[in-house]
Amino acid sequence: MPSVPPPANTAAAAASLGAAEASAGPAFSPLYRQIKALMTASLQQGEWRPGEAIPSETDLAARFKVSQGTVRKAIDELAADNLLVRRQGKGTFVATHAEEKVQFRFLRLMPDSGEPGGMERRFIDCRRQRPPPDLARALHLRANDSAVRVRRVLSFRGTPVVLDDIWLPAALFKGLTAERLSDYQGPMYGLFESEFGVRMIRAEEKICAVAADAASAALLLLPPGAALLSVERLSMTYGDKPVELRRGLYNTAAHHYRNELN
Amino acid sequence: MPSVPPPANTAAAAASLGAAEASAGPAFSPLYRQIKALMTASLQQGEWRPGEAIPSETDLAARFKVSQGTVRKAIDELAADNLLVRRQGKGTFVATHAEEKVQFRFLRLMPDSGEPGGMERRFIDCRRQRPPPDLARALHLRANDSAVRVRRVLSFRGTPVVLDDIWLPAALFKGLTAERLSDYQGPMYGLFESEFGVRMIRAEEKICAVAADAASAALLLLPPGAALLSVERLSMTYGDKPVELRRGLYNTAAHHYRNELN
DNA sequence: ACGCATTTGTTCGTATGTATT
DNA sequence: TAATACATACGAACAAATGCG
Repeated sequence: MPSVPPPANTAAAAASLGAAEASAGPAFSPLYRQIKALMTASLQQGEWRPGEAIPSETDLAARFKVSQGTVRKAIDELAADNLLVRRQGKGTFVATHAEEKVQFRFLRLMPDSGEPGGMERRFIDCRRQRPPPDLARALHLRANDSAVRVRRVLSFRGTPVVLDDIWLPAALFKGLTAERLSDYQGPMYGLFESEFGVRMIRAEEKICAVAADAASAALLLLPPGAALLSVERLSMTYGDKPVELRRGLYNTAAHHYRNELN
Repeated sequence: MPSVPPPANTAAAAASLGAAEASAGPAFSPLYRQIKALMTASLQQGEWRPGEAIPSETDLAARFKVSQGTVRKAIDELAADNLLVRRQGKGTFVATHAEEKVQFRFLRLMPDSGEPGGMERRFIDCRRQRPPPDLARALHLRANDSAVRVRRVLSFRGTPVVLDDIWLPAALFKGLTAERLSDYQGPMYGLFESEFGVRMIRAEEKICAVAADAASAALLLLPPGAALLSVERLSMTYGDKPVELRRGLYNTAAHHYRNELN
């Protein structure tokens, strides 16, 4: 009978690490979740950049002094959170908004018939501006912080469909100009990610039906009072820190907002 | 050197089961996914009923002749799909729409301020009716199949907010009456599940902004032409079979449709 | 074209921890 | 307290996909 190998040693490590439960903390965190937190920190600090491959599971296991299976479970959750993308035989990669597939995650407006297809962008303006109090609060800005306001129209085959009014903390987006926005090909979040190091992780949307005011109606080539979809989006980066507040007005005459309930 | 124990035997089982790849099938399915399919069948056939506990992981492993870890991975995915709910120390249970927490999954309308709170229901009518061609097609109904049409108003503190127009395949909902709907306390999907054995698994929604027509405006106590949110929902049961088409008109003056983008 | 190394994916087994009854 | 069930953690082996020489 082969001598049974001694029991795993890492239970002790889990206990000691998990023992940061003294005060009113989250009590206890399993080892794989602690590894997940360490890896999230590496992502946040830019040790692993969008699009790049992270170290292999074996390497990470050695680095963190845990088994490969524990690293695997941490990566599983990060992949479920859309922070990482696994590719069999190639490695695990940091998710990026520059990819084709990822765009549908934040782009929910679909034509009633036909393929999603890209829309033409036209930037109306992009300027530094003091945000109204409610916006400042939503973005966790302090009294004197200013914001960058971007307004744009998206058109589908020549017809304007979306009017976006986007507010960003100026401190994070220094040097953002209409020209830079126009020059960049690809999704805006790709630009934010590569040029400003701000990665959108998650967002919450509040959707209402509203009547178009005169200004919006003019930009969307609609009669004033037309029914529009109002989509207010608060986007968060690592640590659930809000970094974008966007108010979109959608003409849903030939498009709809698509949602999946699971 | 201890003699290494022989390799696991179940790889062979996986290969033989997975060998159902002869024709143009999905080629290959890992063992845990085959187990998942078997378990889904047990759910669909009613062997395990909503709210009940399924057998323990150990029992299932014995039943399917696989390791406990493989069963666990199958359950993990079924739990991620919201078909099962795990409860440590108690067991794994079949998800049910009768539970408190589950309701928020299909109920996305929130008051702009205050708690979600329940709304009062009033059923306008419930009758057997021939569906228009487009509805029939969406519900996969044949030429002569009829449908049950339910219309209702949901009110929040006395103010009507939602006007629902719901179409169901008559064959699946024999004996559904306005009285039965009124008598049942709790969510409608709970009634469908317990009384008709139809469990909603997943849904797709298309959201638009529309102007209220005269009839809808009257029921929602609004002026004609008011902007309303139109939410068209197609709900699916096991096997992605469509079993409900619902058109809702929401007054978003004091409410909004909430969505999370992950 | 073939094989090899690397990396993730699957499966098993075992031991131990935590929660519930 | 004991029994049961899910949760965590380790290790080992093989499969499948990829890329390189």
